Amino acid sequence: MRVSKHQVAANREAIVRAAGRLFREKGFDAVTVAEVMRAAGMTHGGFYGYFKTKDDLFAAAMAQAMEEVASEYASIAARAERYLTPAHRADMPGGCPMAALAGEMPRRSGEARGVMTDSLREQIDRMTAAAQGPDAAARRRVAIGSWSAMLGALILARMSDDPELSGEVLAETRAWLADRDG
Amino acid sequence: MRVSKHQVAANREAIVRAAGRLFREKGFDAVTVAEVMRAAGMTHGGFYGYFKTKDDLFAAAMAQAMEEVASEYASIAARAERYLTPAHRADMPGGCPMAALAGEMPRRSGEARGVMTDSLREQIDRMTAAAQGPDAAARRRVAIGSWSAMLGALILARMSDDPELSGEVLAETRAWLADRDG
DNA sequence: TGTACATCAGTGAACGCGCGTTCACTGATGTAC
DNA sequence: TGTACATCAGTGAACGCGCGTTCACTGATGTAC
Repeated sequence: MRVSKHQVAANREAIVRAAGRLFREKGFDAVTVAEVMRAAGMTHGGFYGYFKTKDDLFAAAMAQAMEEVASEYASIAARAERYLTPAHRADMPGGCPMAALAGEMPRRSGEARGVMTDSLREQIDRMTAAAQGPDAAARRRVAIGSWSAMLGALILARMSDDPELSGEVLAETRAWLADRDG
Repeated sequence: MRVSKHQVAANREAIVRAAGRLFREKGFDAVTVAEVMRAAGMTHGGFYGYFKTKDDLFAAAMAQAMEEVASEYASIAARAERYLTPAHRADMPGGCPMAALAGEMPRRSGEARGVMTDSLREQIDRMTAAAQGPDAAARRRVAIGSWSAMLGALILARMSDDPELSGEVLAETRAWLADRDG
């Protein structure tokens, strides 16, 4: 049955949002088109009216998800304070898409990888603006190193099946970054 | 046809090594049992004489691969000097298994995750020994932060489809760590 | 504003494919004498 | 040391399953008059 234009727009957004959460939670391969459509309240057949392929959906979902989690902060330490938390570690579906999926990108060619690369550029620019340092190059260096450390720490904390070690990685990286953000 | 005991041992090692390289290159889901066995010089049916499941193989391959890449170094800066290079970025199949697969671990329960957690503990201990700092706790903090930064930077450098940005992430994180390793 | 019809979003069965795993078989190895 | 037979590592066909994608159909929406 045909559906109103307003409903079409709402359905498209529901698909992209559901996909964004599922991909972050399970990775590209483990998510099925049928599962995404079910989560969006439809059946799988309708999918190809919205996207050409599952890869297409992935790119759209990554763009939406990166926008969704963008945030403001005044310093590197403040950013780390919110990024490196047990709450963020536990929230794969709603957390940072780059931490959840950067590892899959080298194996996914095309549009999604370009989306993530653009996001990385934006992250670095934003953190450079919040960084301390004698000149622009020094601030950019701090931003790149700090962002690498945050992303790496979150990935390692999620990888570890020992809660104590996992918590230590988050807390110590947070403290280490704060030490250097004087 | 039956095969000598020596050949059995050699075949097992060939399977584990081939799997270690393929998993690092393509991730768990994208590697097939048949592909691993072909790379090891056999047909797929024989696989289940060596391993109970594909997951079992994954755990064995991770343990072997982590051992294979373990190395000695005198300082954090020296470690970063060898870890954050274009050559390492290009060598997914032979490079650091944690950088290649940490992102998949939260979705893989069981043995492989335990293997990787043990490896993380070892990495931190080894880097703590090479770190500078007034006391043990400070050196451990440096080790955790530095290892997070190295792993994160390599993952981001591989994610980026812009060679210039990718190279900058490697070089600047390396320099940033060296700055702090005085 | 009301009616008649063309459009097209969503449904669900179906297709082709490749996967992990099983299994009957083969023939070289290892062992008992 | 040589022979006869039991063992078992590897083969390749087959199984069951779930995936991405296609397609004929349906019926509500949008439009022309």
